[in-house]
Amino acid sequence: MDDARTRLIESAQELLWERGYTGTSPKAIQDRAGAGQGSMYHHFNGKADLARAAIRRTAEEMVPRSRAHLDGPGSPLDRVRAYLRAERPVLRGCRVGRLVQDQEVVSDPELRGPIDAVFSGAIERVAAVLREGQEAGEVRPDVDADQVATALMAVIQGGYVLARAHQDEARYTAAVEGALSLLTIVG
Amino acid sequence: MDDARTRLIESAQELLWERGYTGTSPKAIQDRAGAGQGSMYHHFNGKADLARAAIRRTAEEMVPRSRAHLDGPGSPLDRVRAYLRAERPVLRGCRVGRLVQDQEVVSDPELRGPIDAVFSGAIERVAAVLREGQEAGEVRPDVDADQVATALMAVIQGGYVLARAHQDEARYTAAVEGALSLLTIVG
DNA sequence: GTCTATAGGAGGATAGAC
DNA sequence: GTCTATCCTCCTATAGAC
Repeated sequence: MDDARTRLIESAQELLWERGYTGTSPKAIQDRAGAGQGSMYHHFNGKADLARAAIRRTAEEMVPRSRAHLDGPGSPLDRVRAYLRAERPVLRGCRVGRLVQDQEVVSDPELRGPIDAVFSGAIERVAAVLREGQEAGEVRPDVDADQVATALMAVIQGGYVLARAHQDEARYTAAVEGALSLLTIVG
Repeated sequence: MDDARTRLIESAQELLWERGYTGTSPKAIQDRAGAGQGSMYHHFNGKADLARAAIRRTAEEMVPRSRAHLDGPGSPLDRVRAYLRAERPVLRGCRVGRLVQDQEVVSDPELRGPIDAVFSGAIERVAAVLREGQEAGEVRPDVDADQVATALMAVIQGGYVLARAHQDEARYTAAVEGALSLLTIVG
C-alpha cells in the first residue's frame, strides 16, 4: 500500500491517459486514488500541479521502454523493427501523444516539456541506430537518418490515430509494416 | 447561408478543432455563433447532435482538399508528393485527427464514422496512386501499396502530433520528407 | 495529513413566454 | 425561431476542524 501522494499521481496518470487533461477532474482523481479533497490539496497546489507530477512520471517511465528495444540485441535494423513492432496498447492510444491535443497542455511548458523530451529523445536514438544500419549496409544509405527517424516516430503516433478512428488495431500494424518495408535496401 | 443554424454548425466546427469535444461547451458555441440557448436547442437536440452535424460537415469539406492533389496533374509520384507537402495548419492540428482522442467521439458511431471515412477514403486513394506509380516504374515495386499508403497517412497524422509536442512545424516537415525519401527507387 | 463544509462558476438541458 | 428563467450537477478551490 503506497501513500496517498503516490496513489494520487498514479490515478492522475491513468485518467490523463484515458480522458486527457480537460476531461480529467480533481474529483475523479481523488475517487480513483481513494483520497479526499483535503489530501489532494495538501500534497498539490491544484489540478495543474498534480498533472505536472503525473506527466513527468509517465515520461520517465516511457524512456526505458524504448531503450529496451533500441539498445537491445540484434542488428541495427532488427532493433528498429523490434521497436516499431513492440506491443502497444494501440486502441487506448499513446500515453503522451494523446495529451498534446490539449490546448492547456501545449500552453504550459512544464506540461509539454516532458512530452517533447520523450519524442525528441526517441527520434535521436532511432536516428543513431539507423546510421549504424547504414554503415552496416542494412539500411538505405541515400536517406537522411534524422528525417527518417522522425518519419518512423510519426508512423507510430499516426498509427495510433488511424487505429482509433477505425477502431481496429490492424490499421496500426499496416502503417508500421508499410514503413518498415520501405526501410530495407531494394533487392 | 447566414442563418442561425448554419452559424451554429460553423462555430461548432471551429471550437471542436480548437478545443475538442470535451472542451467545447454549448455556451461557447452559442456565443461564437451569436445565437442564444433557445436558438441552439430549437435546431439541435443537444451538444452531441450539433457535434454530429459539425463533424459531418468538416468531413465533407476535407475530401475535396485531398482529391485536389491526388487527382491533380503530374506523375503518380508527383501527386503523392504534392499531397504530403500540401500546406497544412500544422500547429493547430488536424481537424478530424484531433477528435479521435476524445473518448466520447470514439464511442459514438455517428461521431466517429465520418472521421473514419475521411481516413479510409484517403488511404484508398493514395494506395491507388501508389500502384499507378509502381506500374510507371516510379515507386518501388516490392512494397504493398495499401500498407505504404497507410504509413503515409500515419506520417501526416503523427507529424501533427510531433510538431505540436515540439511546437515547431519543422518536425512535421522532417517526417514528411523522411517518408518521401524512402518512396523512390534507390539509385 | 486528512476530514468536512462551503462557495462561486460553468456545463448541459428544459419550460414557457413572445 | 428566439428569448429569458430556471434547474441540478459537476468543477475547482479555500477554510478550518480534527
